[in-house]
Amino acid sequence: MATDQRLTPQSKDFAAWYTELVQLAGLADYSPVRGCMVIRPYGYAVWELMQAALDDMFKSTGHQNAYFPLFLPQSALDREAEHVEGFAPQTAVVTRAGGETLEEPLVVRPTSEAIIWPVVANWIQSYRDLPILLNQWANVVRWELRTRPFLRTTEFLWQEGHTAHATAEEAQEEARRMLGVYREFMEEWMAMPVVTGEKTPSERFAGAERTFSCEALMRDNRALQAGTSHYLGQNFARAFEVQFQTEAGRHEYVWSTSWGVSTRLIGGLIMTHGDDEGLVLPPRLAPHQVVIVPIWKSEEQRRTVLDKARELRAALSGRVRIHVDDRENMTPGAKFFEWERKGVPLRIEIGPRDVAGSQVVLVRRLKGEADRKRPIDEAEAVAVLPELLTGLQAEMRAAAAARREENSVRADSDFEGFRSRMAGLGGFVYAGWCGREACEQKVKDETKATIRVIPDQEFRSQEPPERCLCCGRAPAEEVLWAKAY
RNA sequence: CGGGGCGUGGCGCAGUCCGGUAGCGCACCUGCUUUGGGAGCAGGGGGUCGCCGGUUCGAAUCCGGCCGCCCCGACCA
Repeated sequence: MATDQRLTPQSKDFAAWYTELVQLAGLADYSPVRGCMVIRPYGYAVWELMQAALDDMFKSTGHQNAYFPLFLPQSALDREAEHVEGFAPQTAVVTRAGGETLEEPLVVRPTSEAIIWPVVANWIQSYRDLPILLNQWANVVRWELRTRPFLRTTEFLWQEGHTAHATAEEAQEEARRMLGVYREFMEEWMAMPVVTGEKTPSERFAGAERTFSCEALMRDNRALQAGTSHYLGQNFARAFEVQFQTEAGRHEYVWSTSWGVSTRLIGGLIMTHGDDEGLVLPPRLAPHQVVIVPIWKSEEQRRTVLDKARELRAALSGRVRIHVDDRENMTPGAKFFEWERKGVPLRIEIGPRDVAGSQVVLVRRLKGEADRKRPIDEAEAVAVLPELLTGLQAEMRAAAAARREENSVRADSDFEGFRSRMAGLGGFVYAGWCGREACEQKVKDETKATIRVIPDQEFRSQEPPERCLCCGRAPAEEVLWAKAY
């Protein structure tokens, strides 16, 4: 519905801008349950587009969807020591059901390893049954102290991939492959560039041997962990007795992986591209890529203009997601503002003058071009619209990448410089790290910045850093520091 | 759990200091006029003032207790 409420500018209060935008763009709403949000139809439409794209990618890498229960027996969760320890503080537990106290409490899944592996163990006898490549789309619950729509909620939607392999090498490759899939999705679909790499031991998933991550930089210069992929080694296989017989006839535990992205991606999308007018959606994830706003005065004009609008929609449907906003009793101006707030990439205005001249007025949502609004021949519009959208997608991606680079520093900078940067501007800082947890912790305590990732080769500096940012010793690694969500 | 703020029609708020039976803007409904950047006029509907208790002839307002939400910190995708 139309509203004249203005957004707090990003520069004034980014957090306020974000929460207001989520509401005003109709993406989500608060709910009667603390920490749990309602995803509204427009927000859910974005999620469905994300799901469709990711699901295709999972299928084409050989994965199959399945569904495992919401409840985990407490005893199952308890079987992998680090895993329980990691999740215990965040679990919701059902102790009563059917009017009686349960003999064994049921944990609402914070992630599904503990119910998948005991079951899948029965599906695996020999190496011929491997690899097992599963994915599930599900909701999970992690009790959070502080929540924000999409970024951190008590219940959230995600996909979790779970795979089992006959060798460690193959499992590691799988974890890496899926990280690559995430990266491709984030860059190609979300137009959100990411730095990939490995997490330090302190930031690892509970129970994992190695955790890989995609890290994106938001417009307020804070990092967002957008997706993670874990090499679990044989930890879960041992805990849940997932064994197979090798070609040579021996029994071995499988090597497994898990990987996930969540509705948090929508938060990333908002904070990567949104501006003071509202949401800005990349065409590939826009529920409406083009909205036609008809303009009329008389009843006769209304008919002509609407006919033209529907004709145009018909000419483009199948190639472009296009919507005709034929609501009465709402002025064109109000519609312009509403669709801009909702981030629709392109708008077409059709009035009596346009119909007479066989033209339409084309307006792009993205700022930064002098002729943001221009008349275009009707037939030409039909021809060029799809490629215009492709162009916008590329433009958004390039702009986001440029912004990230402008806010990335590569320097063996001194700790004081780093401290003041993190207190002010923020952004990504590539610097040396000696590899000791004490240094990682000290920097975190003093600056709130954390090691987001040990970047993959392609992101590393040409000149490797010479000293640890914190203690000045010879660095073991170059790492990416930032304040994170 | 610590610090700060706030609970009054769907949303945003005023009224609270100084008690007298609830008001404004937006949204909503009806009608007419409008429509190329957030329409105008007229009429209309909608609120146990977060909850419980106390003081009082009388409480949104004063007192006591409780609950909830938001923001900032410690845990996390």
